[in-house]
Amino acid sequence: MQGVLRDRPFRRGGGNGDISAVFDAIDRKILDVLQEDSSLPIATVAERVGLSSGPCWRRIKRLEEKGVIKRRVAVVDRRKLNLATTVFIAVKAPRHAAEWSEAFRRVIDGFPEVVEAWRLTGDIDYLLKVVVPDVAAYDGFYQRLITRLDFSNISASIAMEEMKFTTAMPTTYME
Amino acid sequence: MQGVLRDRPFRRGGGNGDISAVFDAIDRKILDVLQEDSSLPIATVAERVGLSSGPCWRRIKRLEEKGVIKRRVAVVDRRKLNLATTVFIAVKAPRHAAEWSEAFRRVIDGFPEVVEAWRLTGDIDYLLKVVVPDVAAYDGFYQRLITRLDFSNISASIAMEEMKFTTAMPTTYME
DNA sequence: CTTGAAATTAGCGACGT
DNA sequence: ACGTCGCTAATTTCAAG
Repeated sequence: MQGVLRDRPFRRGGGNGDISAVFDAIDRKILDVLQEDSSLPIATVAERVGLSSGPCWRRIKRLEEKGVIKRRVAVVDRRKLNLATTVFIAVKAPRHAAEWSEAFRRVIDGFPEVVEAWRLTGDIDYLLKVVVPDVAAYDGFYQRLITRLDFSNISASIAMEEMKFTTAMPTTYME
Repeated sequence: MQGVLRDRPFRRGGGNGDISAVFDAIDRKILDVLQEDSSLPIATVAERVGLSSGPCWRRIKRLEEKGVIKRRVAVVDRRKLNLATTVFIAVKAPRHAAEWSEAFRRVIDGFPEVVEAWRLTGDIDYLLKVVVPDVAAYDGFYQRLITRLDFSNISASIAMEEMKFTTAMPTTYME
């Protein structure tokens, strides 16, 4: 007898290239907790998900082995690192050739200020997220960027306010 | 005598509302390591930055106390959580009133699919980053969103490829 | 799954340089 | 400031129910 709610398990895999594995509501809760704070001792995690340490530890290990948990990282305060300014950059490629795309990838990999880069559908080709101290530093970054590669168009939007930001992915769609 | 390179320290604070604090090249290196992998034992971190465990531990503690390190989190594999699709949504507000903005904030806080929300300069007012299983699920999200609030315009771009993604902020601008 | 306990390892603090 | 040493506390593994 135990008060833990249990709903039907979720089997991933088949068409998506994922290893077949079953995760239930407890696994989801573990992920919720660990995505908020991975420094908690296992006993605390276990308590929060309604388990004792042993099985909880085993589940966490399994989530790591299956690659569901990829890594543990420290999250820093951007402002304290002198990175108060976030800029989103819409990029249009001068030509749609694999050669340009690969060069682009190499260039952005070389810039630690570029924390994200996405290839998108629609009228813009790529979206970059860039962190810099201020607008002056952004201009410096921009100058260095256009020196290293040619672009058809670049338009920047400065972030005025971070209304929401989380590294935690929802676990609601596992089922 | 020890082989650790040492350059001049960096003092933050003054105009920016930050607590005055000095960080040097070793602190930066600690942050670089911990932003990549915070599960490393302190002895390993110490070795990588050219320090022994004691002082290294002290520096990490100080970085946490100063709020430079905000938290430790687990990073999960989006695809393994059935979140293969990332969508960027450009939002135009129907009116520029604090009341709408606050309602907007409350609404997006209630959606775990919205992992980021930024208020921007330029022709679009807000940019959302949303993670969902697929385009069908995005449409479901979209329907629920427009039920909860009125918008002047919403245009979505689906991410076709994640070219770069990192939670690690550059430490190069601390000095 | 549980509890409990043993072995190992990491975290932490005091003191000396 | 760093380094060493030793105590404390946590993690990890295993056994039995």
